[in-house]
Amino acid sequence: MTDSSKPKKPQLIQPRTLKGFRDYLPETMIPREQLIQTAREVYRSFGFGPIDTPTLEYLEILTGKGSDETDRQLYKFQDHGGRDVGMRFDLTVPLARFVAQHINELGTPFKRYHIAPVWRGENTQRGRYREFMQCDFDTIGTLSVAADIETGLVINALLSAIGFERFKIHLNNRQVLNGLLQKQNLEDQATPVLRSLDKLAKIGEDKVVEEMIATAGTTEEQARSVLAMAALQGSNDEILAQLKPIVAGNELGEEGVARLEAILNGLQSGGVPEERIKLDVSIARGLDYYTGAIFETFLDDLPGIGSVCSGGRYDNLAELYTKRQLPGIGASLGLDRLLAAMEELGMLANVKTPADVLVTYFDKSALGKYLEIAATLREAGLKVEVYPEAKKLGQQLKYADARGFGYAVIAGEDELGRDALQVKDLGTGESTEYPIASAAEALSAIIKKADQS
RNA sequence: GUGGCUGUAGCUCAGUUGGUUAGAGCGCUGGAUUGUGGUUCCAGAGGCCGGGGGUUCGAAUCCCCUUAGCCACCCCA
Repeated sequence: MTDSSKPKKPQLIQPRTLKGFRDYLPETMIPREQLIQTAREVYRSFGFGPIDTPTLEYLEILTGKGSDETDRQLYKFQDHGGRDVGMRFDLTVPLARFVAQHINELGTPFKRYHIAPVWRGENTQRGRYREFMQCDFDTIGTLSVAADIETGLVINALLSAIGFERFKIHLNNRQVLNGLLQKQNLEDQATPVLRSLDKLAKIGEDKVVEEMIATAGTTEEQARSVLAMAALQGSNDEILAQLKPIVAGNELGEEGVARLEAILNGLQSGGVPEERIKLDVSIARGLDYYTGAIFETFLDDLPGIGSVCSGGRYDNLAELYTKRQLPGIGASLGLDRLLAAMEELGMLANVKTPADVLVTYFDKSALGKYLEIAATLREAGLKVEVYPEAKKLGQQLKYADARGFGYAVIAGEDELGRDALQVKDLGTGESTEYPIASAAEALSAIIKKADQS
């Protein structure tokens, strides 16, 4: 064989996605959109309003605080006008800029939710991508404990609406931690101390002590006293009772404990079952900017997946952009984690179509009739697909089955001849014949009933 | 960013001490006497063995580089 006899293959471009970026097929997108829709409805039911901000911000907005870590993870470049820009890496920094810019139009308290993708150029790991969705809700401009309570209520409502019953919202207050640190004269080393403390569950007590001594320069005694508090066990009331003497004499700590008590009472009044709330003095969250209440939420059936909804209170959201003091509190739903959990717990139906009903294209000469039937069904609120080819009925049903349709409408010459159609329940295999005129009503009643159960 | 493991069909994986035309299951497409899916049977399509370089008469197999994924660390505003 000579080279010249070979037909030249056209040079194909390998279809691929960037590292850390994903395509979503309908079967993953359907539960994803559903989850987002649920979150949206819950946020709205508490009066949070939707906002959006640009993907790109001036680099200086994003790097404001400017740690090396930020720099490493940030996607940044120069736009065509030579401006230094970056892609948002979370929704909190854009929110800070947003409220600083618009607070006079918005007024306080300002409650918003923001569901949007963010980008971080960090190394990928399971469940960690370079492009991912955040679902934040925050209340800006009030210090009231009512806002702290509401954050817990929203978390409870969110998880309930998604379909979870067994979960625990872990609650803590940075004021308590900071109060203790003040008593121990460790307030200047708060960040490294808390960062170490946050690893307690992961690396164990002795390692944490070691790390505190090494990175925060504490004495062993100081480290042990911090840990002793974090190790408090018992019911929420018992922990509160134990905390009181520990922070006694320190204003910040006392206030923190009082606030925790108020939050617990408020959550109870708001209807959160007691077993879903757990006072957990050990959670600190590695984040510097939290100053008050802290929330983390774990699924009882899948604790290993980590917190699926976390947040807390911060003193001054927008200090980099405005002189106005804007305290706030909020939390963020871990969309990807939740979906992974739901998948693992078998909570997701394996469906590749959003439609309820497939109208089969059976009698080749009756396309108009099928389109008419489909239109009527849609008018009754159903999601309906008409099969586009007059293939064998068996193949069309196979298609309907593979995609996860619940029902198929079958109408050949016989049925159409008597102005009827057959509705086949693809779950049970049973068929029922209805007059065309009343089929829409009957089907939508059936589907509504099936959705509820 | 550091270290370890892995890349063979759309997916999950076989593939002998290096040896002819690289296989299976699932999935996909079509068929099994003209109106009924999920089970079964038959057939078909689909692979530069992740990419590049090297060793060799000969490489999916051995070596180097690169890229992607997984795991751990770091970090997580």
